[in-house]
Amino acid sequence: MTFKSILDEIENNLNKILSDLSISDVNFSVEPAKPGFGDVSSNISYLLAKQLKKSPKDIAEMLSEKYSDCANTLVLKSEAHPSGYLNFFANWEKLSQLILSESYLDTCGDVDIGNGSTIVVEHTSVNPNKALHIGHIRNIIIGDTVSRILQKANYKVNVLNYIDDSGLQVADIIVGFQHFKFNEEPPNEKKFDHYCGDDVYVKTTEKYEADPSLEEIRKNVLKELEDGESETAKFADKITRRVLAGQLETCWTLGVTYDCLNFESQIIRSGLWSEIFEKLKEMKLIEFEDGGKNAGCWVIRGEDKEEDKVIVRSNGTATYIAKDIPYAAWKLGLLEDPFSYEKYEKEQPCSRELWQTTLTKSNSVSKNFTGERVVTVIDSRQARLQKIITSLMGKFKSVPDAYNHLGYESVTLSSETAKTLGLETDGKQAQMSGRKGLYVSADSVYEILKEKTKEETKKRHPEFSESEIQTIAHSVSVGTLRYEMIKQDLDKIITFDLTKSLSLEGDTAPYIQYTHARASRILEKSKRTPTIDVDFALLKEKSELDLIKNIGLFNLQVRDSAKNLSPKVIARYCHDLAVSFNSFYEKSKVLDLGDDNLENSRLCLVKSFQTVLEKALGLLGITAPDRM
RNA sequence: GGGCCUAUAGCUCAGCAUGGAUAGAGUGUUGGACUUCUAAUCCAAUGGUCAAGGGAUCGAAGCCCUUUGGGCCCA
Repeated sequence: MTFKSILDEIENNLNKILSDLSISDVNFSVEPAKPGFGDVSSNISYLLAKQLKKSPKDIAEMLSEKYSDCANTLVLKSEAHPSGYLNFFANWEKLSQLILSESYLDTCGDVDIGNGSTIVVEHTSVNPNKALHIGHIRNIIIGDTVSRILQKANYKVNVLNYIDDSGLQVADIIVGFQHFKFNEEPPNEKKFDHYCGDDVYVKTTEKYEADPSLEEIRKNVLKELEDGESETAKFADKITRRVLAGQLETCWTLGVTYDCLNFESQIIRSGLWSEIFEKLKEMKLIEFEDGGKNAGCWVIRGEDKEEDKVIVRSNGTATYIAKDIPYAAWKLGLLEDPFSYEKYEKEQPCSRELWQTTLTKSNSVSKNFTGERVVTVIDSRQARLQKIITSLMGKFKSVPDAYNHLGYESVTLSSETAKTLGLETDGKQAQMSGRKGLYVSADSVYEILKEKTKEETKKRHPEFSESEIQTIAHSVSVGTLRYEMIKQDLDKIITFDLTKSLSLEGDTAPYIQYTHARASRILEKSKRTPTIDVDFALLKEKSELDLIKNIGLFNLQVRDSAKNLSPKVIARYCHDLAVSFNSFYEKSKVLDLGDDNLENSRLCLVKSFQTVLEKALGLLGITAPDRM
């Protein structure tokens, strides 16, 4: 147990006092105190004021007096603040020992929310017709970070990437290759995904605008794609898999890995739709429209004032939401699995096995990538659609909140960055557009960041080897990019500015990583192995206790983050931890103090910090360098 | 026409779920700290009608209602 121990102790004692007073059902808070108000605070007196007909201040004083009679191990004393708050001061010698010894364990920060159950996290899901851009990166990093956090919260996580290989966007590049005779090999060894997105896709869509009659060709290609046996579909399969390979390379560079790739084309051919269609009719979740503007269609009734949603058009074709329904049900394990699985042709980093769906049975095995719960990471522009899916799934599965849409706002380009791409916006931010070629690719941002961090590292450490600089630059650039994508709330638009994104100071990943390097350096120079067999009473400076407190909050932050599917919580925690370490670093020297006991105690603290920060950063997919 | 999100310091954002003390960071500007365990750092100063109005409450940045600005989705 960690800082939570003292919170629990106080809560138990307060409950005991309440029951002695024959008071029950008071939902009071017990939480880490704001600076200057002790270590733990409770609002209990405010909540009792009405019932006891006394002022919060009087109640706090009364409770504080009673509290001194309680059995205490971690609390030194309580104090009634004139405002009415009840504040507690910790017995730091004992609490430090508890927190620091816990932090040395592998299980540090673990919480049990998932109870070992399986959960599906689906993210990325980018059309395989282009390279990933900075907007996709937000999705990918949110998804990857949430997966890591859920795993820490004792879920068994299955990470899926849905490959939409049969939509309009894919049809467009196929038209480019087949009709406009784009070369299948990119010029100048350009990465294939970039070639398809920058050249084939953009130029093909430009031609649609010039010649609307091309719509017909596009429609035909789309139709041929749905028939798996057609030459067009086979060609498209070859092309999209090559684009996908390029996209995955980018993801892997950023430390993102998956368990399974699900191909839309196979979902369409699997027959899952007709199965779910029958079920929907049986359960009367969809209705056949006899008249009105949707005559002849199958629709889902809109709730309240919302419009009805057409599922099957009057000509018998399914709308695109019709693909999402069986897939969502499949993810929840509600349908018999029509897929077999084979290994993806390339190895993922970190030796995580990557599988892919297949409809051919030879050389394949059966697997289970479904979950009792599902988190689908898609930007909030699709909230309406996702709401329908969520509500439908709620009717299929009795578990509440089984299907979760994790939405987030989009990434736009600052007017300056848009300008460098040739778009004048009058100082306004600009929506990215793959179609118009208006985007900043993930690979280019990574490369630019890497060049910059290489330069910075060389400047500081001219003696480092090239490979060491490479490693550090990689770690810092990935960290920077990942941190920028999750440090703010999901419902805030990120305005991406290429110049500002290169900042490595202030509230950034390098700031946090730097504290880890500082800690590592102290440990290295000490030439000793820190132990937890030290005198904790020697750690009594404010900066030391603040640091210990923050270390002890790790599992509470993981719990908060996992419960709310909020990756930002861990990002902020890492930052807070780093700030308190820097403050400690400034005020308390560790080495060459001429006092072995004090040195050992502080080394123990430094080691504890280093371990916990590395774990916390790990949840963000950010590595912690020993030098930078 | 209907729906979703958003508004807090010059700028970018925490805090809001679960109301309570002195509304916090970063950045910017100004000044200070490297013969010291790494200055990608630290310290200080500066900076707020918490969009506006109303309501419930002993108490609102937070809850309820209305209005306005910005973004997005559906039709």
